[in-house]
Amino acid sequence: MSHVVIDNQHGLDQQLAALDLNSADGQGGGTGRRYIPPHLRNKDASKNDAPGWDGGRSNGFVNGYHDNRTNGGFGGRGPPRNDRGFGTYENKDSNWGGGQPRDAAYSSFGGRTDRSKSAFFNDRGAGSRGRYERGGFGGGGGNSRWAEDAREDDWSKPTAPNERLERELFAGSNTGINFEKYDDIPVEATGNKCPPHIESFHDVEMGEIIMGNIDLSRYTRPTPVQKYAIPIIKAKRDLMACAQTGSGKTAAFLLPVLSQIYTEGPGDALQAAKGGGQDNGRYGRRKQYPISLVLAPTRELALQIYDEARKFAYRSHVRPCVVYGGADIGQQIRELERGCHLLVATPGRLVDMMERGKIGLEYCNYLVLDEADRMLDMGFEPQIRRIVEQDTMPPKGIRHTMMFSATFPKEIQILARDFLEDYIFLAVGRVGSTSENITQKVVWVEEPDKRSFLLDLLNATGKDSLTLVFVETKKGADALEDFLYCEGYACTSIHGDRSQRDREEALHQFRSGRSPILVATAVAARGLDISNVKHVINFDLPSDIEEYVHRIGRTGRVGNLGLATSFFNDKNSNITKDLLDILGEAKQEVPSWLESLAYDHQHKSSGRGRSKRFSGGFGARDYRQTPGGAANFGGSRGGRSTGGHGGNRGFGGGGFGGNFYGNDGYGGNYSHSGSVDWWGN
DNA sequence: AAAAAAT
Repeated sequence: MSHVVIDNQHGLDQQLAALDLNSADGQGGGTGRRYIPPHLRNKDASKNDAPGWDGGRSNGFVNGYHDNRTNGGFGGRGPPRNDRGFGTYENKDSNWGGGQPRDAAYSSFGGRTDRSKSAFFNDRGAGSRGRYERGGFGGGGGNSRWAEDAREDDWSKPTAPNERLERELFAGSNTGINFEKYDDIPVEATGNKCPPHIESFHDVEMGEIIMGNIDLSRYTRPTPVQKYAIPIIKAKRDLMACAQTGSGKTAAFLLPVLSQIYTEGPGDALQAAKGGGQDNGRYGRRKQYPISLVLAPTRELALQIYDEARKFAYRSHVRPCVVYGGADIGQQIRELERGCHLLVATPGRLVDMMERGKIGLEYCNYLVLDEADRMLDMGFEPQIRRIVEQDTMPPKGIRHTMMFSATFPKEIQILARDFLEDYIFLAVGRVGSTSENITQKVVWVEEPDKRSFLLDLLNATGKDSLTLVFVETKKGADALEDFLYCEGYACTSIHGDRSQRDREEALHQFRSGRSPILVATAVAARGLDISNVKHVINFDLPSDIEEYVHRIGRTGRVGNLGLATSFFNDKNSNITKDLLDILGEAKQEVPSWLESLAYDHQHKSSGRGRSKRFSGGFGARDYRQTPGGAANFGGSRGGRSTGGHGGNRGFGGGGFGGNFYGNDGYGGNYSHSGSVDWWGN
């Protein structure tokens, strides 16, 4: 984090080059900084004149950070990044992902440099069938299928390769997590006749297409959640999995679901889609009948799942689509009309599509609810029930349903009871906090000092590092972005008041390193997989520890080291104890002031935070205090015996013995968060 | 005293 001098030398050239560009577009490379509204920014990505080198801040910030003020420059974030020192990986081939940094870790990954070929595709498709087909792999990764359906009914055979598409799909961000680090994440499976877990992708038959794409994705071995979920889904069992994003759960359901679609073919959905006498919707256009539906809470997450789906649908007959709000619906409809077998959607837009007669769920045999708890938190339950229960979707027991959720509160238990049939329950240990990849720091910073502190942190951060700064409010995000921008940092922001286009652009700018600082609200906390985030800064701490865990989980991914710094002051007393627990679990250094604060907080009679929580039901935080209950399940990993009970396990019909809470390995992670409402709404 | 999501 402090290799500065030489890099800066290099950065300076780029800075100068960037300044030229700057003056060309009239935005001024000098000291005069004109205000440019957020949506017009980062077109040039190079506001690096005198970035915060004022040297005037000396807050005595130590805490393990180097005071590298000379590294103030986020110099030259111009597009072609070839200044990254990423180990053996050299971004020589510009086709490989527009400056997407590759982690050095890749090179240790079996030394596979020829990434564009898969041992699993023998490519006879191209040879024996000729090249007549699928000349135009559409942008959606799909095939122009309609002409070939008649003769192409074997969905288990790979279609012809397409080098350009292959590069596009597999060169970009890496979401594969294949690291031994994750092996000690505990997984517990419960339910009737649970299929045994696998240790390798080869332990279960997923077919040539899937194996080829696993190979192209450079997944070497399954993550813990994949080891368990894949055989369960392959065995056509319904699944309720408590797992955080970052555990590899997207692939955990996409791989087996797609594999089965390839094996079984389109079935009746094909005829329906061709309009075989079916209702074609009130607009008369071709209605689509997806075989699989994935629901996700946020637009960005939906997009991300879609991108994964495109990878695993490569060289198959399956055409993935995505629909979400905030984007042009006409274009989404046109995409749908080109064929849609796997649909990723946010609930509102999907309902809209259904009401327009664009989507029929009659043949939807696979239903996935991702981040189910979050969807309920966001008030999507009516839409979800509308989609699943009040339309044409096959009933439970016929369709195959998988639910994923970070927590397992009562509302989710009820949803599971209503949507799932004889399901397997999977509890996967928390990734973020148990990961010792992430160094967690908590520093006391008074509100007015936060900005200056932030600049110190940014200045101490390597210039190739991506830094994600979380704030609590949308207004706060705008204000902080403006501030950083005026201080000369290349930054952008993402929050719910920005247009969808801007959100996606911001994410892109950040991912690509053009804007190495992203100021974000909770919208970016969960699910987003941005590789190479080196530093997460909680400029404002959240009031909810789950949110904290999600946020810091944005760094330290794919086996990299990450740093999470949180600004703490009086306003954050509500999170004191939980934060302390998390730090303890992850074997992090705990500041003594935090410890004594937690002690004070707990021993204050009728502490207000506590009573509030109790009024909200059993909270995640309360599992140690709540009385009575079922026995713990499994062993306590950390050896700490809490003996607590999270309560609210009363989901009907499940009857799994044991308690998923109050166990160190699961640290109350699955317990009912009680929808504690700090805002009094 | 909040964020997110269909228009």
